[in-house]
Amino acid sequence: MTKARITVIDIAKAAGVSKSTVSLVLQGSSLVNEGTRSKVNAVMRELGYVYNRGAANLRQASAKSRIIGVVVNDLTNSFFAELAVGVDMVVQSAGFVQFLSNTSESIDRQREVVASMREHGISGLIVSPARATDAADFKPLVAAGIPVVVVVRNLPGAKVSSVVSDNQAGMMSAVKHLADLGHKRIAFLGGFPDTAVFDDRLAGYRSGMEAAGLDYHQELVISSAPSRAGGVEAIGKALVLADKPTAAVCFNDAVAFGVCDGLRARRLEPGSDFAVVGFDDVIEAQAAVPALTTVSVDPQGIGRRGAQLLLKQINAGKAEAETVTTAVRLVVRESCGARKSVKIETGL
Amino acid sequence: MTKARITVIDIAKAAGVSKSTVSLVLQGSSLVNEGTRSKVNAVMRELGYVYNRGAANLRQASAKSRIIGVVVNDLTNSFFAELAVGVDMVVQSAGFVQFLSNTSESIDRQREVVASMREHGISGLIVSPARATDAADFKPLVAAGIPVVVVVRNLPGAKVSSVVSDNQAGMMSAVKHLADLGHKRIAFLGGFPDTAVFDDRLAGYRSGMEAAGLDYHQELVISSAPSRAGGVEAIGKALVLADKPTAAVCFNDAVAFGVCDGLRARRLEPGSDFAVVGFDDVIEAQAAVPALTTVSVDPQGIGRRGAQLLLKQINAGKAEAETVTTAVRLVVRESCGARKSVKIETGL
DNA sequence: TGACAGAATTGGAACGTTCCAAATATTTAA
DNA sequence: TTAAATATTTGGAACGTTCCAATTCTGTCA
Repeated sequence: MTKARITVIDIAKAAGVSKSTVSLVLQGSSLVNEGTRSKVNAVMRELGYVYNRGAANLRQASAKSRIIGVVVNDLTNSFFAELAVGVDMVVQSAGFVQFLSNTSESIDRQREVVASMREHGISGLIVSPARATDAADFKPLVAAGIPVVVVVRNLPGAKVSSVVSDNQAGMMSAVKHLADLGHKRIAFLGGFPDTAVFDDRLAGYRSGMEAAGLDYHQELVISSAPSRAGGVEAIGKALVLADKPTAAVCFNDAVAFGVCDGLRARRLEPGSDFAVVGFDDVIEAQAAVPALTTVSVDPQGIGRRGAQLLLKQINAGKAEAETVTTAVRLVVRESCGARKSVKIETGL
Repeated sequence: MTKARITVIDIAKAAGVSKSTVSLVLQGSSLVNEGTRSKVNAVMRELGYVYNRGAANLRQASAKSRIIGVVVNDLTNSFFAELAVGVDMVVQSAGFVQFLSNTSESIDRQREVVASMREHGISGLIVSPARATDAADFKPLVAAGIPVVVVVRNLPGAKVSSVVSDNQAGMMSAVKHLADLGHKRIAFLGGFPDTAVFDDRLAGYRSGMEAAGLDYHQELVISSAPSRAGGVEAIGKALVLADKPTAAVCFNDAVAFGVCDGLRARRLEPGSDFAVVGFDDVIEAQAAVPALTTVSVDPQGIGRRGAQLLLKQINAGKAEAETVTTAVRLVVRESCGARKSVKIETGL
């Protein structure tokens, strides 16, 4: 319909002021007279003016673009969807807008999207790095003064801020719970040993065993893909051991589901015949049968926390690398054998 | 570290050419000599040049910003997360980047984020509109030549393109399936009557009943919130009818789960005592007990389709409003009583 | 009345790119 | 060898904003 774009010059002309004044109004400056301000605003509304942030960014520092980039490795996983929602909440109410991209664990894709975001002048970046991401990958960003916050998986060696859940404490409480139920041989199943998260959770497992006065046996730690299939595989290996475990803490919920599948395939009922504890508390954990006992990590909270941290750094202008670990809590359901009642949860 | 930003002028200087030439290289123009091109590229790499899209957009039409906006009403719902992933896939491989925002069904928030996206110069918008969105809300966008594609929920009256699933056919097949199993009194439960999706699904229900030679009874259509709680409420009303239904098609899976809850609370087992069919095939549908028979809609496909349609319009420069409905298929599981075997699904 | 302070406004020069028309280099054809 | 044709390169003028320094208005006070 309307041919040309309406610019601040058009507004200035129509309102009978200079473009500088219009700009001042746009920025909410206190220098401009109240009467002028309202007239300009009226004209803007009337003409349907839309602010051109691109042009503004050209003059201002990129810190003012009010775009923050978010890259996650798997948005189909509700864990990350929740995380993105958390980020969106705080980012949105601070008047920022988020670029959201999905890497599907592809490190190349990650590089691409980060480069693309940079071209668009993001003010900051929140990233859950794809596996095997090089700590140096974000060097150029921080060198250019763009704050980076790593979430969920930390990147040892990179001097960027991070928000991770307390993997160690979570695993410890899971082990303690199983030990309290009388289990002596508790396995640690699933996960790739080349990730920081794995290390943390494993460390928690070891401390938990020690705290409970149980021996640590190398053969009870069985790594595998952190997926449902990986869980099936891991429990398979665990059950051919000479001295079989009677319970397992799993790298994450997906593995735990796989472990349950594997148990059933061998006519063992998860919960009564073998105790299983997951990690993450994904949305399906509650509805599964048996409902999964797991360590709840509140991804939305991580997202919010990460966004807050990032905004703080953007506003501060300088980015001190800072690490925050968010609390987790064990949610006892049925798969550990502690409760057998099936209660119907209604409502949302 | 590096003080100033590297611009095409710096590159030009260092490569001994003019900025115009550098610009040509940037755009991959065939006008520039091969030798020059590679030298310029080398210098760019060496100096760590990053393209400033904002500046470029200032000169070019906004259609070239290569940003597409995506707004969904509930990203926590895996349905929409999948949808976003579908969009991201095609958008990313076309060299675009996506703004993703969540409205939580708030119409104000939706207005805000759309305005914000517009200020950032998006080339197009994909939106799953919040409930009660006014068809006129996107008028300014299309007037400004920005293509808009509405997904999942259509917006009757708005002259924009849309990608919706074939709600009517899906509901028809659900009803047919129940009728084939011998059910005569089939209820339609849940959903708000003020939405286009509700109308479509209800229409499908009526046609399905008619096609099966069954009478349509007003009292068997019970609307409620499209949530689990709404499902509990709806089945409650259905079971106090003088002539009770023996089966129900539900507005969506959430309602269906609620219906199952409500049945159990009355000591009725979904599947054997009362047949329940959902709609959407959310991720939990498969893992639930009993596994939910439902109409599968492939949200990722809708996302992909919507993105393709949008890109087509962006490239064409002109946006013909076009409606595409994507196929759905009935997935028979256990909640309809057709199968009773519990099979263990392993792997992914 | 004039001088002065403060409030409000304003014209240009940036910002980093693309585009245009024009200039220059290189080939080809005669 | 030169004109014409083709291939390559190039200065400026945009684009829509913000910022700076400077200007014009208001009063106020002596």
